[in-house]
Amino acid sequence: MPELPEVETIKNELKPFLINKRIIGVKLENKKIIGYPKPKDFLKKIINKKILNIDRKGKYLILKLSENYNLTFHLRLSGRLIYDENLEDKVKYTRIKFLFNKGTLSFSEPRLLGRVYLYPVDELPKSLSSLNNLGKEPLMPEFNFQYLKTKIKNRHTNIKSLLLDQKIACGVGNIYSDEALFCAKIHPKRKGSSLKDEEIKRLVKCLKKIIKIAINKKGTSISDYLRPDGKVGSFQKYLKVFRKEGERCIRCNGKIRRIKINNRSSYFCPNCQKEV
DNA sequence: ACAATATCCTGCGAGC
DNA sequence: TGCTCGCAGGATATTG
Repeated sequence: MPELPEVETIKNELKPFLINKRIIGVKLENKKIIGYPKPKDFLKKIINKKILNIDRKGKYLILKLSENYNLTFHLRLSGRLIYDENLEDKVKYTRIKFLFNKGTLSFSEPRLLGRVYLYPVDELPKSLSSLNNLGKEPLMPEFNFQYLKTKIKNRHTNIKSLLLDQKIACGVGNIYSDEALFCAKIHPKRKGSSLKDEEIKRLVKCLKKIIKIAINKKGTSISDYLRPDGKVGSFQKYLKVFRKEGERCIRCNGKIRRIKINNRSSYFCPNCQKEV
């Protein structure tokens, strides 16, 4: 599932191919993929816009277009953006395809939960209002002990869910929250308010460390994620707990467990990460 | 404001 | 081989 390191990789690797390309055509295969505006308007307004730059905000990828428009993608669980310099029609589950003078960009999304949005930069659609309410990203200097403590100290919810909250740890998803909690030796079910200062400090450090390495390794290709050229990332080689139920903990040889927290899988070592 | 739960969506792997 | 069943999970809506 694409989280911050995956979307960052996609941004970095698409950039050299997309900058200054003009969108001369669009092939819409499934209307559901368009989050805003209505498909008809989307197709009309996108034509002849030029890609000037690419940004990332949390898990959102934002193409800065000419005439002050943004083309924003969210890949959700299984979305992929594949760039092809030739014009071959080989990307499976392509829901929308952008055509340039040379090359194409395919938005593939088997589960159809991902979305693409087109809007003037100063007219953010309601369906994207969350873009204005994102918290700090782990790699920002402002993401420090004080910041995280303020966000979680009065929260009765478990720390795993708090880490997945984009208003708290923007860009973090299921993989990196589990890995960070393991690194910091914190049980995923611990209440936010129960964390000691030292634990919050460790968690901040671990999040920064893991996200940084994951970006260097070009993301985690464990389920659907691929880079824009179709290659895999390599952080899956460095996972310590995620999707390792029943395997041995590298720190204490304990048996890694999987539990459900708010209906999502959470992997941890019961011996290193105590609940009390 | 917070917390817990339901919903979206379809491919895929497990089990028989 | 072919069928059914339930899982995967980010963000948002809904309910309490």
